[in-house]
Amino acid sequence: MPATAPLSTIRSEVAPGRLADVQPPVFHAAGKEIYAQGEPADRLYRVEFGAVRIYRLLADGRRQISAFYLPGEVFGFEADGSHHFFAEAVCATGLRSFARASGDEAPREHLDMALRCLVRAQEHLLVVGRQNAVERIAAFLLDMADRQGGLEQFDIAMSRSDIGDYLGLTIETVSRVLSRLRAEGVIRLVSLRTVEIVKPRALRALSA
Amino acid sequence: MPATAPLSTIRSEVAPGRLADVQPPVFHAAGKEIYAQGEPADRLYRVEFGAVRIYRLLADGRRQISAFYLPGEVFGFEADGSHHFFAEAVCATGLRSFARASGDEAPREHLDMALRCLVRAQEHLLVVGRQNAVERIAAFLLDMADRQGGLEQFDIAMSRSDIGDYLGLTIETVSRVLSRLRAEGVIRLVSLRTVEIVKPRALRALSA
DNA sequence: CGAACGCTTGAGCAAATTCAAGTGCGGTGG
DNA sequence: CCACCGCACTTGAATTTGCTCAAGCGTTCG
Repeated sequence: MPATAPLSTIRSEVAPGRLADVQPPVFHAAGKEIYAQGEPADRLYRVEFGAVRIYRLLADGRRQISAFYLPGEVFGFEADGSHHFFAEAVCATGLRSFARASGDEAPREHLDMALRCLVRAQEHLLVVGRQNAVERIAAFLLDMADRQGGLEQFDIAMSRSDIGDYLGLTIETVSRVLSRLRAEGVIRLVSLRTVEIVKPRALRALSA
Repeated sequence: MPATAPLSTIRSEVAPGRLADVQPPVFHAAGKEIYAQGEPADRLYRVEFGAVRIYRLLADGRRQISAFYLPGEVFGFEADGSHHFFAEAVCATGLRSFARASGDEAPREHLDMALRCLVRAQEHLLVVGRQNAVERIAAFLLDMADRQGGLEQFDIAMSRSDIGDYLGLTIETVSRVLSRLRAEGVIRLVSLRTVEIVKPRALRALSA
């Protein structure tokens, strides 16, 4: 019976290759909206530096971040020509946008990127739907480390609140779990937003 | 500020139109595997009748169903040429398969279906990550009703266990919430697997 | 220097899970 | 045709996990 494949196998990085109508990079300050739910969706965005959050809100303000996008990754996929989600810069972020395919045929590259997003979203569903707080945080840390080159020490651009809204937890629970992992010597918090994975093996064991 | 758009706006139905290499329908008995995680993915499937569940397992057996597919809907999208999930027939099910696009260009239709799947998955993430048990069940019932033609009375092909694994709840919680909705006169359980929405308005109010 | 903000920590609480009986329906066989 | 069996579902009680509320800390910035 199946083990969960590492998220690393589905990186959504892409070479900007044969994508049409590429624009020069645009800078977005931390917290700035990139697009809003309901707006027409006609472009894709490639992260040059920084980070982006894609999210949705409930009427009472609850927020679910469905994905973060890091340098090299492409986002902006939406169905029916309009955005179903919000996109914001998590921190100072540079984006390069390019035209979505239109017409009867789409470049295979677009489809592949969309499919990788889909796999990622569905795998995240497993984390949020069936894993406890420690498992969620462990999976998050491993994913972030992996997507930033697999180094043991790395920065996380996002706040505890962003992490909570991504994992379906409160900021207090995020904080408590990080403290506990630190107390157990699994990770080291070099600074608030810099993590060192001291015991990758232990973390991996916790993540499932 | 944004309200959550109804799931109905992103049906993934499709006319089999210009899709290549369409095969005659294949029958799958309840519980039968359609494909497994790790298998090569080269075909798409259109549900003719019945229902399909797409899921993933954790090592200890916890299961997350990421989607159900109902008649008229298409599934089988996977990245990198292999399946990252399992697909099983929920009940007696007829499927028609056809070839995935290959080569440099993909039919727009494929991209659109994949994108609608993506939006659906991300919206489901909001339900699982940020809504309580009552809200999840209400959203599920409304979604099922909507996808079966919007009638007030409809069958659900799936067991309580399937529903729980889809919504990130235990079967006991699913059962309790359904009982409570029945006690409040919001729904009527015509039989175990047949639901009548008596107060659609109330149910909609509960779903967010 | 003080205010603001993001984060941490603690205590009590509530929602959902776990564990444990029951109930009822559908199917099988006497 | 009815009785029985099995399985899915329901219901209850106790427990646990994560949330809420509240206070305190530390860094940054005006």
